Amino acid sequence: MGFSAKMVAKAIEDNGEENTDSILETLLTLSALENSPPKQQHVDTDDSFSDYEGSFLDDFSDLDSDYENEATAKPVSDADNKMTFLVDMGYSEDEAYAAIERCGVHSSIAELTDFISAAQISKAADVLLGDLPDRPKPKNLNGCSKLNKRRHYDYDAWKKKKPRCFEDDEDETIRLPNPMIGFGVPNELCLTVHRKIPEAAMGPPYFYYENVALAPKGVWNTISRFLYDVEPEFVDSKYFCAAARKRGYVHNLPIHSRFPLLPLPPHTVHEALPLTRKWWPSWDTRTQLNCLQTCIGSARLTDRIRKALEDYDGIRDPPLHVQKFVVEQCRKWNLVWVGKNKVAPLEPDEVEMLLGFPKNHTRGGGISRTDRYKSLGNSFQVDTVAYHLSVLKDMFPGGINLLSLFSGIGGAEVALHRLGIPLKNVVSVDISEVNRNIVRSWWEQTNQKGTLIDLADVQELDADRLQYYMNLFGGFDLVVGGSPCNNLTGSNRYTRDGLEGKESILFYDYFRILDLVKCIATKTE
DNA sequence: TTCAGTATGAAGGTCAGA
DNA sequence: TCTGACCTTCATACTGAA
Repeated sequence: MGFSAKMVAKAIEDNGEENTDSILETLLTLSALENSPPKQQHVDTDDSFSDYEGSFLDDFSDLDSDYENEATAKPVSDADNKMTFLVDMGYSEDEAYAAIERCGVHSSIAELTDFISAAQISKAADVLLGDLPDRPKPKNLNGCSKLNKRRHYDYDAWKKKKPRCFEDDEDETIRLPNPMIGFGVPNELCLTVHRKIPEAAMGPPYFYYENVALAPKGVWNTISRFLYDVEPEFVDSKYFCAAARKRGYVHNLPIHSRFPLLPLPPHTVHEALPLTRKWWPSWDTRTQLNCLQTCIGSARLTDRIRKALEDYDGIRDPPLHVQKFVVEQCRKWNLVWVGKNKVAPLEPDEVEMLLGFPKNHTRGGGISRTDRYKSLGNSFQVDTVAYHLSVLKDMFPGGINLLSLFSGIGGAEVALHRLGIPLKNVVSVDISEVNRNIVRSWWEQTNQKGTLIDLADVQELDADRLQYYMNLFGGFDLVVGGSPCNNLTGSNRYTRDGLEGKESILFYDYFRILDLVKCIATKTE
């Protein structure tokens, strides 16, 4: 492919012989740099590349001594370097500037290019939907609607705002609140919250995005920036049920006049699982469970715990080191006491109950026990989501048109149904056939009067298809989605790669689709 | 080949004490 | 304010039985 021997040697040294993908990526990047015009090459060689945290540029910041020498001669900012690099990749200066402004100067090149791609896709839809003549167009881009100010916030806002001069945004990292009660939860004292939603975020449609709160650093900054600078609301579902579930929600819903689902679910393990009370030792001080995940504790583990306790049967309490071991494992795997010296993982129907789903919601129809745990572990906590969505009840007394992305086992649908909000038309998208079957089955069992359309892949939802559904239904009132967290959650020991991870990168499809819906809605106003 | 069961840390937060 | 101990986490890869 025309790479120099030095370049190949450097790439192998940096990535190892086995990692062919990384080697190829490094070679392509190096090649792009080498083929840059002289002016840009000069800028690119600045050693401030080494400051690109998370950027693949790190890998070759010390590539060539010439680069290092030049670095001292001409100090250039990170932002300038990234601008130049993006321009070298073929993007316009406007696009590069907007991406850096919106994503932050410390965003990786991958994040910046994702942003630009998403914006380009959204602009392409404009072309399909009809261009309007009187709006200044960013260089190298096709038409952008002047009418559609909100939709093009990402490109327009940076022109209006006072330039931030690419200041260091390290201090702007979103912090998780303590207590994690968002803009308020039932029965918890909370100062009156006022929030101003950015103009670009205002509906229609309303949107509601969810993901794990404890994501790698910077992820929520990126999510918030893409979703029109709306401040995330971090809520732990332990304020709604007997199990913790720390999640971030970005939405443009009103936050006053919320109300909880009734009856209120039990808040402690003993209330939720009364049969465990009899066997629960005093030295296990848990009153609530940790996050309900996709895997459960093994039979071998519960057997080890039983044997460890049986060794001290004649004694009132086991020694402290045994207590510590047992409680540690119980916390880790959410084990509950089901007999003398006997702990066990939760049954799937118990998980359904804790998450606010109807009993047997995930049972039957060829679904294995393992799949039930997986689907449930990936779902919403219905009471929490319903509390946020409750403000829609008075707004849509005649029913709601819902676009549900990454809908899983239908947490949003169940929440709206339990709130008594009729589901007029629902387009539900989920890659898992198992999950689609669960939602379809629930839809039929609950005698829904509306229309359910289920799709497999969010990437199939293009402008044409969205336009078709919106014409058919008269638009969507609400766009809900919790994109995959696989690459964000701390439970993932192997591929916790952040928003650029194989699955979690689908967040950008949520943004793309939401932006398209806003665009089409504005056009048809 | 499929599928259920099992073993496998690290990142990033909280919190008490100096 | 800093430090260090402690706690929690929408999971993935491997193994063996069917």
